[in-house]
Amino acid sequence: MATAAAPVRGRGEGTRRCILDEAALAFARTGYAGTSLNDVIAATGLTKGAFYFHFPSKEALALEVFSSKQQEWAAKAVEAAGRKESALDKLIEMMHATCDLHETDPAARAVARLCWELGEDPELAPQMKPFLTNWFDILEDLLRAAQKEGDVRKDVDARAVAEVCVASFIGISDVSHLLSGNMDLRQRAEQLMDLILPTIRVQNNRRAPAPMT
Amino acid sequence: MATAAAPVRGRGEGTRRCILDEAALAFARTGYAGTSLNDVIAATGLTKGAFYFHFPSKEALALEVFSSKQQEWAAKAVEAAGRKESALDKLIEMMHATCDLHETDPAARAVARLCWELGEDPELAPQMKPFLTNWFDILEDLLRAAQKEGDVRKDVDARAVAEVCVASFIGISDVSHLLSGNMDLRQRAEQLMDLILPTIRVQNNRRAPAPMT
DNA sequence: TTTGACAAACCGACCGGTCGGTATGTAACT
DNA sequence: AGTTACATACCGACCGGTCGGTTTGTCAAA
Repeated sequence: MATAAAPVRGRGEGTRRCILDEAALAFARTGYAGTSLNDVIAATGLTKGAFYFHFPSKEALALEVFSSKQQEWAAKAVEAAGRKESALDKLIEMMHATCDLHETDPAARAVARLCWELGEDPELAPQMKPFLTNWFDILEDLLRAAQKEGDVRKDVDARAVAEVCVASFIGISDVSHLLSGNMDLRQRAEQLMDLILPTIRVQNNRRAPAPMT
Repeated sequence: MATAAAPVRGRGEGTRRCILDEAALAFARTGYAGTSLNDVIAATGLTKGAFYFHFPSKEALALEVFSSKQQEWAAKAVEAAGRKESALDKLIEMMHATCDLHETDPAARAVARLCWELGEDPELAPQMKPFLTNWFDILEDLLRAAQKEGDVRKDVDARAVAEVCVASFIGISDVSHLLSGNMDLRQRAEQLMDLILPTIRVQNNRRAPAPMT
């Protein structure tokens, strides 16, 4: 399926991206069910015929918005990680980059919204779950590396911490969006880290808290 | 609002609740925009005329589902808190009760979904935000009390911790729903607490902390 | 005890509009 | 000439919502 990655050096590739961008914005704002194709099409200034030339269905459009925005997000995170040396710093920098992304690009929210909404469909769920599990894996690897580097306590469950961090950040992002339009996302994210980091970090002066699991 | 507090005599009160229950389930499953009134009505076995006798619009229905489920949730939490003595234990118990609620009642998810979806509407947002801020207030009060009781360190920002806890739990609940249908909600919630509690708890207790059930 | 008036509760056909999707036409580039 | 990249016109299904009418329960007057 999926016309994705069509190598055709079509000249309509710009149009395609335009549709994708407008759709991402619309999905981010009103969700999948709440977004009408007509609105998306009108926003692009095109017509229905043009749309259905590039995408076979609304669902396919959503799926491609989802994966392309997801990639965009991951790319930004990886790039941010490259700016730091230690694994723990990489993790924190990735979180900051994600905050930047969500503050900058209102369409970034489309990923999460589509994930929840399409994930309700048993047939689409398998395609949504990797969005979470990939982040789990990335953070888990980073945490394990940080353990080897001596920044994170050896007795913490890297997988569990990774999953909690990802899930918590998503919740914080939702809350921040509703209450302030993502204005205070960074602050909330740092408050989260302030609560979690002391528990997992090896600290010279502070007492070691109870081990988990 | 209007017909809300109808006099007890109405024999159609059962019907009303039936509609409310089915609607809550539908909204929880497919969201506001994704739920058609026809589906809700069909699920109740009634007809459109009956529905519009009890509710003036789809929006009004959603609003009432939202507030009634929210109250239900809060009631369960307060009741759970009553089972414990210390403020910190109350907080933890409330979280457990919330986990129970979400594992037991698939319609509980309607609160959060409607909150995000209706909160997008600037006119409805003011009615959605209290769902979050009320929880913030409750946890903040509990944390301040726990500080006075000597269970929580005096130098933690009660408000910030309260907000992070609420937001994180919501995220965890979403993740758990997608990945396991809320099967692992308790576990994830406890992993979250295991990460946060050590940071805020006073550590002079020689006793093993963590009296989690 | 019956009856008749009235309202609460419910039915289901129907409305205009919008939905996602399709069929066909056509101008431009290769 | 043939493919690409659109526009135009149109479809049936379904949306939220309305409306005239029917049933059912309540209660007071006869």
